[in-house]
Formats: sequence, C-alpha cells, structure tokens
Amino acid sequence: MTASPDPAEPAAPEPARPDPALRLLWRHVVAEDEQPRRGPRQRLSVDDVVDAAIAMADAEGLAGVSMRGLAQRLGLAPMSLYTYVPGRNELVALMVDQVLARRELPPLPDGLRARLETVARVHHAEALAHPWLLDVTGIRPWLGPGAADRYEWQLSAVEGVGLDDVEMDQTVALLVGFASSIAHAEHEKRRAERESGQSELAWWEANAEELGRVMSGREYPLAGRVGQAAGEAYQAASDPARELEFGLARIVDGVLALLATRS
Amino acid sequence: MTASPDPAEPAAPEPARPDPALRLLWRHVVAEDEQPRRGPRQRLSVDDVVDAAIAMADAEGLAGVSMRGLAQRLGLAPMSLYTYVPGRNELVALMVDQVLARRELPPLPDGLRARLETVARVHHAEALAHPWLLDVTGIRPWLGPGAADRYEWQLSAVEGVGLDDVEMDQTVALLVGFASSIAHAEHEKRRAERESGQSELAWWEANAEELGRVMSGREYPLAGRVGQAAGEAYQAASDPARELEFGLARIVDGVLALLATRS
DNA sequence: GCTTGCTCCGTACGCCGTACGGAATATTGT
DNA sequence: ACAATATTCCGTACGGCGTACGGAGCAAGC
Repeated sequence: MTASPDPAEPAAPEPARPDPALRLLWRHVVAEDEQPRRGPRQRLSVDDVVDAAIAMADAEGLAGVSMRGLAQRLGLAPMSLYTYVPGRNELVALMVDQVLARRELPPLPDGLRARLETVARVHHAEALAHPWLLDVTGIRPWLGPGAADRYEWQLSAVEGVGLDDVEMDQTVALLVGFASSIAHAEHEKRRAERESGQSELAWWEANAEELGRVMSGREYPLAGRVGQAAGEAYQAASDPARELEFGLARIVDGVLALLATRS
Repeated sequence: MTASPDPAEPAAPEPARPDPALRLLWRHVVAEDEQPRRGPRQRLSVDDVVDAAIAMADAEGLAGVSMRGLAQRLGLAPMSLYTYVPGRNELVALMVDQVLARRELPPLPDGLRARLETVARVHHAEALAHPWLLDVTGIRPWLGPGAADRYEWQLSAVEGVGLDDVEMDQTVALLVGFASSIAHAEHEKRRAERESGQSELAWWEANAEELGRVMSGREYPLAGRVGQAAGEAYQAASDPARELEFGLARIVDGVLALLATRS
C-alpha cells in the first residue's frame, strides 16, 4: 500500500478546481469565452434570476426569497433554477454583489472627516435600502466585482492621510461595521413595529402596567432615569438616526486623534 | 345597529392584556403567586427547556434549535413544548435573557477608558461564547430581567463622567454595537472555515489562479496593496481580534475627546 | 445520424413551525 | 363523594422549505 492516490479517482492531480460560484460572480467581466452551448437556450439569464431575487428580498426579506417562490415569479419550475445557479447560498452571494455593483459610488469630498463619514453613510444607506443585506451569512469567502470595487473605493477614502496599510483596512472595517450595526438596529425597530402592528410606543403603553408590576422589587435607578430621558428625546425606545450621528462623530474624532499624534 | 361592542365579546373593556411572554421572562422575579394548577404536574420546568435550548444553540447554532430536536432532547413529544413556551420566538427571547442574566458582571475598573473598554469586552466575550446571540431577531420589544440588569450595569459605567442622559444611552449603544459587529465578523470567519473544511488561507490559495484570471482587466491598486499587507499581517483575510483593539481605541478616544471639550 | 451535454421539470425525501383535537390527570365547586 | 373544569401530553396533519434524482426533449459535435 503506497501513498498513491485513490485509484477510483484517476491520476489527475486535481489542481484544486476553482469554486464555480467565482466564475458566476465575475460573469460580466470574464464574459465571452462563450462557445455556443448544447441543448435548448436558457429562457432567462442569470441576471434575470438575480434581479428578481433582489426584488423579492427588498419586498419580503431574505427569508421571503424561496427557490419555489422565485421560480414561480420567473415562470419556471423550481428545479429549473438550479441550471442558473448552483444553490440558494450562491444565489445570495450573487444578489449581494449585484447590489454592491449597481450603486454608483459618490465622489469623495475633500477633508478627511467628510470622507470617513461618506464611507459610513454610503454603507448605511445601502443597508437601509436593502435590509436583507444584514441577514446574509455564509457567503464568505466568495468575492465578486461589486465587493472588490467597493473595497477599492473605501480604501481610496483613507489613502494618503497618514495611516499605514493595515490601519487603512481596519479603519474601513470600523466604519463599515459601525454603519451595519446602526442599520441593524433600525431594521429591528421597523420589524418590531411591522410585526406587532403597533408602534413601539403603543406596545410600551399597553405593557407598562405589567412591566411595572413585574419589575417591582428590583431597582433600576439609572435605567429608569436614562431610559425615560432617552424615550422622551427619541419618542421611541431607540433612535438609530441619532445613534448614527453620535457614533460617527465619536469614531471620526477617534481616527483624527490618532493622526493628530503623528503630525 | 349602534356602535356598541360586539355582543359575542362581553362588556369587558379588554384592558390591553399584557404580553404573556413578559410574565415568562420575569418568572423568577414575580415567581410565586402560585396556586397549585390543575391537571398533571409538568415533568420539566421552563428553565429546563430554556437551558437545553441554549446548550443546543451553543453546539449547533440558532437554526439547530428546532422544536422537534429540543423536544427529543428533553424526552417530550414536540407539541408538548408548547405547554412550556408559546412558540419558538418566545423561546429565543427566554434564551437570550437567560444568557444575559447568568453572566456575572465584573466590577467596573477605575478610569473611564477602562470602564468603556470593559463594557465592550464583556459584550464581545458573550457574543463569542454564544454566537447565536447575533442571529437573534424579532424579539423586540420583549424586555427581561437579564437585559434590564445588563443595561443598568452598562449605564453605571458611564454615569457621572460628564455625559447627559441621552449621551449615556448613545455611548452604551455605540460600544455594544461595535462589539457586536466585531463578534459578527469573527463568527463569519469561523463559519467559513468550518463549512468549507479548509482554512481561509487555503481557500485563497486554491482560488488565487482563477481570481487572478478573472480580475485581470480591472485595476485594484489600493485593494491589492492593502489586501496583501493586511493578509500578511493577519495571516488571514481578516483579523477580528485586531479590529477589536483598533476600533475600541478609536471609539474610546472619540468619547474622551468629547468630554475633553467640556472641561 | 448517433452521441453528448444541456435545459426544463415532476416527483420525492427529510426537514421546519405549529393548529387542532383527544385522552389522561389533578384541582375546584357542589 | 362526585361532577365540572383546567391542564399536560401527544398523534396527526398542513403547508412551507432546499434540493437529490432521473427522465424527456433539444441543439451542437463527431
């Protein structure tokens, strides 16, 4: 018994065949090494499928994008989708990259503060327009042209300001992560209102008595005081728009402070 | 036909009955208004159910907690779970609050910088220990004792440092949101490695050739340079632990800078 | 013209949350 | 003591999900 490869698998050294999802992601760039394919032409294009899926996700959330529902919307049988896309996960990756690719990236303003804010605000706006982006998991490490272009643009916002390469990456990650967390909070707030059919405030009123009864015997001096002040200021239990402004100001101040120590 | 209430529904003005999930969340606090209940005793307690669900979620993720699987683990028929808990969503809310309640909150150190860091690190550690916490959605606005105690503790870290009430709330939200986004990145990184069976680095190597082919014709000067520098520094495509340190330093600096303008 | 590879699709499997109703059981009201 | 009632536990069933598998028909390559 040598260590030779399994004879059932022919001698081909299996040069780590590339992930098929990668070709799909970059389909518009690689494009046309197309020799005509056998069999019936596809009635639709991958873009048709992805666009329909994005529209469904915008309307119904990521969980609302089912292979069955999507197929019906496209006039296909469910299993026919699998000739366009290997599976649902890959479809989601394509949706994400399509969204990233479509957005026209605004020119970066002058001034580091404004540039950093722009990076965060663009991401925040995108996550608000497509809340399902925040629910996406499991598409790492698939990297498409939309994500690549976006990263390049984000880095250009912090190029030449005095950060080293690693710090540039970390700064972008910090801004994007923060914008995501704000959008996440906003999305959760909206979901709560939508699903309960009543506003947050109404729920608190309806349950204030029970909450008071139940919390008696515990002391929440700070939470009571701060919660009330925040509630009055927000007219809600939270106000993600204000959290964005507050947090962004602090983060940008922090980055500027780092650079200030160097000049 | 007057506007009188539906006679099928007796005159009771329906005083907005409290959410049953609230009583369940606060079951240990309200506790014993217990008159003995009719029918067979419950074989288990709500805590048994919630603890088993937490154990399942720790091992298999939130999606791995199915009512069927949980019931089997507890020796019950699936539908019997619904005598303990109104539904899966409520169960998840109980799991979250149980986790929050269990963690012993460390004493807050001296010095604002260390206090702010502690708030973020506690949340980060918790999200790492229970990655499914980040997948929880739709449990707003249910508020349990664990969440209330936690909020009180977080506020105590920023009490009396010169922030007004609304700023206290926003500062805590900023720290917690940031810690969540770091933990989210870390969790995604681990998931990618687990599900692909190979390390991130191995995937990039296996697909480097295809990526190079596919990205030719596009220019990514910054992404190429920074990505390489970061990759070498991290020995991976990302390094959430470093992102935590970098981002936390910037955020704390930003908060301190805000306070510095006031003294 | 035969073979091959492709598209499209019907069926089926094993999951999911949970609505519904019935049998057994323990307390409550008489 | 006995009937009424409330509660637990559970079997069955419904409508959803992703997708494996195999077959039918079509277009290109030999």
